[in-house]
Amino acid sequence: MKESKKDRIIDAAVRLFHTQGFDGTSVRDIASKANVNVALVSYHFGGKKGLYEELMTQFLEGHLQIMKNELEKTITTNKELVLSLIKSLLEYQSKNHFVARMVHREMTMDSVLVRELMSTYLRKEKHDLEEIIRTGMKRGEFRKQPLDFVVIHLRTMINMPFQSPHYLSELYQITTTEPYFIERYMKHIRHWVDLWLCKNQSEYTTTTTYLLPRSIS
Amino acid sequence: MKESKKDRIIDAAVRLFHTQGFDGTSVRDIASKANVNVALVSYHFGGKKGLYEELMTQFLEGHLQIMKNELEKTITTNKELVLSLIKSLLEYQSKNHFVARMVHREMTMDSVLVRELMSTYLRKEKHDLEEIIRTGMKRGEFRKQPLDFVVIHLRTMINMPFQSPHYLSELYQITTTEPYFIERYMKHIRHWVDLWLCKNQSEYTTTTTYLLPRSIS
Amino acid sequence: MKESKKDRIIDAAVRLFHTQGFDGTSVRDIASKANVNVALVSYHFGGKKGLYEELMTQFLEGHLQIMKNELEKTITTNKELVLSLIKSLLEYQSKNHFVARMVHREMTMDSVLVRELMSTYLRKEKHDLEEIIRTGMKRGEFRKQPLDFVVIHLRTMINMPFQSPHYLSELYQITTTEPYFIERYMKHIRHWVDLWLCKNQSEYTTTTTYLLPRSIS
Amino acid sequence: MKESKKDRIIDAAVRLFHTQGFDGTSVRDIASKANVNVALVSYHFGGKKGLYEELMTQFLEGHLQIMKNELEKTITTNKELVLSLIKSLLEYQSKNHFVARMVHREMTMDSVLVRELMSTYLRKEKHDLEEIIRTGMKRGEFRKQPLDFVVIHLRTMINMPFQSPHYLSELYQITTTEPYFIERYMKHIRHWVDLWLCKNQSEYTTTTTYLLPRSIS
DNA sequence: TATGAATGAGAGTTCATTCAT
DNA sequence: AATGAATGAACTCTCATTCAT
Repeated sequence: MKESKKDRIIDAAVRLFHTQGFDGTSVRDIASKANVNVALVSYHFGGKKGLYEELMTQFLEGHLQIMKNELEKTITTNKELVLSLIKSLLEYQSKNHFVARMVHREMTMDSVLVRELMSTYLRKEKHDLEEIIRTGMKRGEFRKQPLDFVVIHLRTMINMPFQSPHYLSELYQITTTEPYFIERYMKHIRHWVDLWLCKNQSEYTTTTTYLLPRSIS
Repeated sequence: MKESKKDRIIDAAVRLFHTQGFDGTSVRDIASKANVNVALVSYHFGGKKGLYEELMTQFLEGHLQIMKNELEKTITTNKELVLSLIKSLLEYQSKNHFVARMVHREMTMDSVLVRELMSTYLRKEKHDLEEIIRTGMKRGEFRKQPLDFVVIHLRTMINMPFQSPHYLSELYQITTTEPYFIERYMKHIRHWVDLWLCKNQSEYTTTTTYLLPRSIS
Repeated sequence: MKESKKDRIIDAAVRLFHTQGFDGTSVRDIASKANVNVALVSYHFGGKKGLYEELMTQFLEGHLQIMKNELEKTITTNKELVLSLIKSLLEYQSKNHFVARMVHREMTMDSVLVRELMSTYLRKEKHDLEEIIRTGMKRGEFRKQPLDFVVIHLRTMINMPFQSPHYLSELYQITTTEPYFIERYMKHIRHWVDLWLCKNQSEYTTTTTYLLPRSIS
Repeated sequence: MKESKKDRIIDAAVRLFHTQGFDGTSVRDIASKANVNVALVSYHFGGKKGLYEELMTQFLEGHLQIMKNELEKTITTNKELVLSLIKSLLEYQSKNHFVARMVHREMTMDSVLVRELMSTYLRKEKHDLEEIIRTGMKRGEFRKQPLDFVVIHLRTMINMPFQSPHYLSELYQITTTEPYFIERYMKHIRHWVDLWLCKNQSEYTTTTTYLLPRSIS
């Protein structure tokens, strides 16, 4: 069975929004890339804005769902919980990296939509992250630190690869979509969690200054 | 002496680009906010795009200049150098936070302009950052770690407040422009440098979980 | 059935281009004369230039078609062929005199478009005209003369009424569109062909110095 | 002494108007080609239109002056008069071929300016031409023919090279400005005058079918 | 005489959306 | 569900001209 026209629109839109932004993408661009009639966008999604918002909310709902699933796991330590959560969120964003990038960029705008999404989705995310950290501190697993910057730092670590993928690929030839990227990045994350969140001393087991040989040249 | 019309255009443009993005801002918006004739934008800057690029390159050149100045300082340790550099870059971005945000957002786009700016400015920045870290490692000041992710992490720490200012203000009521923000953030940075870059153990002196009382509520 | 909006645009454009030239005619002029929305010009013709070129090529293709039809006729003498060809081309231009004038004027410009049309259409026309004249000379029907200027002269005779219609109407009250104009002009042409192309001596049968009495005043 | 700025403007304008037409040429084009300030056009000529009209009237006044001079010559025959007149007008147009072309094209427009120039200059020209022909007919030098088309034909012969120079150069490699063009064209004209205007039989002395060997290929 | 800044008008084109089919 | 035609609004940019200097 062929992909439905509605899906074709979504695929085209995701790619174009991700590359050129919302205002930089025209409905005709989308329609012609999806090889469908222009009017179909309005028909199926109630307009360009509706399509855009649908993409955003779908992504953010999936994001929250991931967090919910992780939090419901029975886990031994909060450190394990954090690491598992980070990994899952990285994988989710990697799988939907076009939309991820689109969402991260949109979140830097000052619009009604953004404020709504902030309240609806990111407030919940923030709450969950705080809860994990706070509990870890109480249990003595995590170092006592000001909660706000810790959460922000944590969130930054999770999103960074998808917020600046162009920087990574252009200057370091790191593509966030290649199979082993998450594995590599998790190594860095694990180290960071050990040193920064927890009280433990930890060292990289490898002695190379670059993880990837080719980047050395 | 009154502000020239050219400057008025720049001021208006910075604010509008920062809020709505390039494509979301019309030349008429800028002209009417600056209270000048629409045609003046084309006259002085050769069009909307020319104005935009001028803002970007001016900012990035200032950015590189800051780095150059810092690197020429005679400093005792590389740790001091890194901290001083971070502080200066934070102050620079804070002073030009509208443009900073604009630049960071643009850098997530896939455009010819971005690739040019990457090669021209960010490559230089990357080179300098790598040099500092590498030297610090050689001297035994910094922990041996893969260079690529360390630099990226460092850069992320420097830019984060201006890359996601909306998140900070909306969810944590942290405004990056308030007088004491840099001081607060530098506390976090210093701690991070101690633990993460250097081998030292270091603890926050305060025991509060939030730096800012009002954020607790 | 009413005239389609596309056709209304064409009609309006032909009249306006003919009167004011390409650059002197605005898309809004055309649209308002055709009583359609401005955007329709871009929609149907891909812009003002596209509309213009379509008009030109349509006319020139018709022109070539006329010549092709004439050349395929079985004719007794080359003189008959020339006369029949001239008459058909005059009638074609008379029927499309607005476009004809537009094309003749455009052909005096130095543009890429003109050079393309020259190579594509006029080169073919030139070849056919040369062929007719050359064959007539070989057969002894036509006087031996330098081919280049003869062809140019012939072509000038065919186009003159539509290249300077304003001069004719303003100074001689001759309108190229009135029913009997071609008949009158062909009388002149026939005489010219006899004397100039062929070796025959020929006299006007009429003794009046003006063909049209009213022009005498 | 260097060329004055006013003259530089005229030179630039002539070239640009000739190439792109009035509406296709902007004041900024002219100013930048002449390497002067834009405002100078308005200052010296009272605007673009004023400059244009000055060029036109200057040319047409020179044209009339040529005719006046020729008519005042004491000449033996009207045939000699016609030939001398044609030659002088060809030389005048050749010397000012940019303006000539500009004027011929403008004369195909429907504008107030054109109607004014028609009444002012071309009416006089028409009158003179008619006078010459009519007198020649009375004297029995010229064949009796309808006066209107004869004058129109004569005028067409005089202007043709400058009305369709692009056709000549593009398809026949004939440049109207090359030194011997007028000589060559006058040969054609003389033949035409003999056969067409006068009653004489006349043959080309040369037997080549092309005047210019290179055009044969 | 000459200029750079500035302007209002209008240029061509693209926009997202609507509607009859 | 899908489409081509059509629209009004808005877009960026260029236009010829003016004006203070």
